[in-house]
Amino acid sequence: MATPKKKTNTKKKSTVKKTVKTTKTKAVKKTIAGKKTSVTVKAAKKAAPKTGTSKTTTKRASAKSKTVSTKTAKPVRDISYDPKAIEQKWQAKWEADKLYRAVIDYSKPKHYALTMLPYTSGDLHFGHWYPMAPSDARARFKRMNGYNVLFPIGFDAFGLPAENAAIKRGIHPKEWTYKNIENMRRQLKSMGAMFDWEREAITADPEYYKWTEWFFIQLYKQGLAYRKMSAVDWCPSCNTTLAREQVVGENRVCERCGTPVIKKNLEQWFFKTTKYADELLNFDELDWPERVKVLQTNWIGRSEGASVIFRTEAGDPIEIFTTRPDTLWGATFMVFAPEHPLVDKVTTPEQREAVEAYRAQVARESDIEREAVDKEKTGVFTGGYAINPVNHARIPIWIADYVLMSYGTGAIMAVPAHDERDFEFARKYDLPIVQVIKPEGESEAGELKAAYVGPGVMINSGPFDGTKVNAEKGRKNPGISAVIDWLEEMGIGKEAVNYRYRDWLISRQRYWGAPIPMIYCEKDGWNPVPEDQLPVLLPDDVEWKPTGESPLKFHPTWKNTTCPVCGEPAVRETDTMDTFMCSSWYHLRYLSPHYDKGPFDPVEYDYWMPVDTYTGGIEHATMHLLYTRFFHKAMRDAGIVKGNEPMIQLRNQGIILGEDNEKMSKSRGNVVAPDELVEKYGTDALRTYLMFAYRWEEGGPWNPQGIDGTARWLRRIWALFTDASDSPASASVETKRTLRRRVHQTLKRVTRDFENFEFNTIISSLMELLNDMYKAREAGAVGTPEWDEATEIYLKMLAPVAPHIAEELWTNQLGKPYSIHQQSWPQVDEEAAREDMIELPIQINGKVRDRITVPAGASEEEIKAAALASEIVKKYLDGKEPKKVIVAKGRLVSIVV
RNA sequence: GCCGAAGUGGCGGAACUGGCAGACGCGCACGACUCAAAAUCGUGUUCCCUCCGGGAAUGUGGGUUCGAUUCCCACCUUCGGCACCA
Repeated sequence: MATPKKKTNTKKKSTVKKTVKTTKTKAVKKTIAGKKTSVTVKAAKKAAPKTGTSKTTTKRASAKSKTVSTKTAKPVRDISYDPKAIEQKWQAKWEADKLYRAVIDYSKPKHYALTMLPYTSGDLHFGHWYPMAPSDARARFKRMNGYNVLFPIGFDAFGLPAENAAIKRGIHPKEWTYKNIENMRRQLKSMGAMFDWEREAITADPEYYKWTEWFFIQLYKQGLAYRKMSAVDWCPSCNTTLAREQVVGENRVCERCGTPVIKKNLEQWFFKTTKYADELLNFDELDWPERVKVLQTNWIGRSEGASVIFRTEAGDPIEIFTTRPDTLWGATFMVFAPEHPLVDKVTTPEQREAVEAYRAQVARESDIEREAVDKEKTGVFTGGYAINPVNHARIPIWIADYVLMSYGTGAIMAVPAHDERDFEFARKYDLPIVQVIKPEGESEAGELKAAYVGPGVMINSGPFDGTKVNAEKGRKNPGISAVIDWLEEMGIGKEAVNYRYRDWLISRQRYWGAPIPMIYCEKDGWNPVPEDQLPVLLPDDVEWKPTGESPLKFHPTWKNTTCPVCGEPAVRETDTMDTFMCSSWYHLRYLSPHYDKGPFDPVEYDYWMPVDTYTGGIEHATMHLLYTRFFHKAMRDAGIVKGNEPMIQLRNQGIILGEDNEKMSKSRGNVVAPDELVEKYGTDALRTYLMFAYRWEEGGPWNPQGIDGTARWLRRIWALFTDASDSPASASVETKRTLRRRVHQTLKRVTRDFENFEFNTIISSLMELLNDMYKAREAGAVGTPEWDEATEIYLKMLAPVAPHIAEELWTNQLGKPYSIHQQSWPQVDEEAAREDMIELPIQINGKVRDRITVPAGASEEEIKAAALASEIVKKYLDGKEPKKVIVAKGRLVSIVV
């Protein structure tokens, strides 16, 4: 570049340029070039001199003078940056060189960076780029920091969409899936990520699902897989059962297709996730977002209380769970769920007809109707009575739809005085209400207007009258604790914990999934397929039912086999596993995707596990992220894996919405196709834009114009590095010092932000530094050692975010040794980063009135003296002594007048 | 109803120890270059006033403090999750 522009960016107030206006320090005025003297427009406007400095530098005048100088400057112009060519070239070379192959290296610390594997729906969209590209940048950062980084990728390939496509278009799910994988692989490669493709795993490959089946058998052997008849959620559109986690929203719809689910009584396979409920509530070893921990905690829904045995008049025990054993003396009736097994037995002949009618009515109601909170409670008296074990009161037994068979024991003691639902019910059916907790300090209460649920003193409670009860739950509440002790002593109840969490229903009545490797024999019942016969392969020759019913069930021969125990003819389970089972262990298959002596090579396991950083969407908080933790703990207890947790650090990105601020979907037509953007702007621009435009954990609506900003930035980088500058190495000492300071300050910030997943500020710091480097170049910094250091550090910081342009400029422009991605992350030179002069604002009565510039090491006294010497301060003081002067070192001076 | 997160210019966002609010970028306006456009470069861009200067402002109202986007209290709004959970 022939003529450096004689201009200063007057807009910026960044630390490189300090325009100081006090009389005392007026001379201290710096730009990165160290020799600019013009009063800048903004400064003139903002902090206009009070000291008689000429006001002739008006906006117009200064703008004009700049205009003149611009004419002599050649604008930065570049046409040679061709992202497409550069990106394709380097991607091919990196692949040929196996630059991202991750192999065990005991001389280095390992870092397992994992990003959630994509489902093989056909197209890689923004939902994939947004988590993956920044995760890749961070993995690259870790690698440059000396870690041996594993950043694998694979495909979640089983599941319904493939089967639906098969039904709709007559393509075999396998064909549809593997065609999609091919396309997605190409798209993923266009991202330029450091994926180690030799570790790719596909969950629908027999060499993969063989081990998914094997894991099922291990769970079975551990007693954690069982078959049970129960009322399960069924999606009529997907034609399959669903796990409770897969039923979402207040309309209780299928997580995948949005169809309201119905209940069906079916015998299905479950995993005993509840066995680990307590351990899953422990997040001590995890660096996970608070949000996710709260979601999982609420999902598991632990409540502490007591289990108490009531009895029917015939002596049958009725177990109930209560969080308020302190209110046992106020139980004036009992309520059973209509499906409760004792209903038949306690119902009297006179009430039988009413009870049967009510049960029939409830059975007709959908779950949504039945569980609507605002619905008025209904119920029917059974005619039977129970005995309250604490006071031997004879209380009526009702059935009502507000008691659910699926929670607790399906029976409750009703304490209308201290439970809102029971109160409402008692009022409606005119049942007695007995108050047993009185708010402290109040006299004996009159008639209750509403249930009292606060703390107080126990009354009408026999031996416990006068006992104080606070608002705490469980044993933490001394009143409740005393009652529990007494219940245990009397042998009528005990401390108990109840969970909202349910066992994981894993049976799916579908074809495209890993077969459940179980065999049923009339004589020997259910037994696992012998492990040496795995995998149970899916048959290819199947016929699709338009109804969506599993073709496995109708296959003429597939299910026929022999019993592994007696050798007689037997049948296979025709259900397949929930695909969440496949994804519960994919991070283990990446370790050795072709290993055939087990699900993973233990040598690889010992080196790489656990996953150090896991990135993906928060929508999996109570599904995949909970399943995989359960899976790991169960396999730990089976002696197959080690440690308590599979993924130590978790970070969730937000969601990119469409331009219309709605979720991207084909039907809305607001889907942004990454392929087109890569074509138009290049991968580097797209990657950096995704990092720059949002707080990564928040996401937000897509702004089609925003990407121009990062594309422009990359072009400006290109221009700075490729324009031959003929300016001599003429920079002043101050310019060079300032350049180094800015480089090392930026490095410090960028390093910190990478560690913290704060990608947007990484890019903005790099943009700022580029602006400073342009100024330094104008001031003749090119050719100096400081400039060379700046360019080298700049490209190294750029390498993780924009790997292609960084490589091109590094290798071909600077002529440094290939590859930049194998270089070490630069070290911060703290001395260089240190400011030697700092500008301090002076506040008078809380408002900034002036600024002074002092040496960074100035003492409090010196700063105070300098501040009080300011003309402006003197004006405000008006000859008086300041009431108070506060010097916040390195921050500001605050004067109270 | 319960649990959680978030409210900052026209927009995305920054301010990481309680210390200069609005960095960086988008958009927009004006100017340069161009036959023209694009690209590029430059300047400006929170709001208000009497435009010299000053005032107000980080969802709202209070509080602590020399000083609050940051801490405390109350409330409002938006988003996410759970929801008759005994």
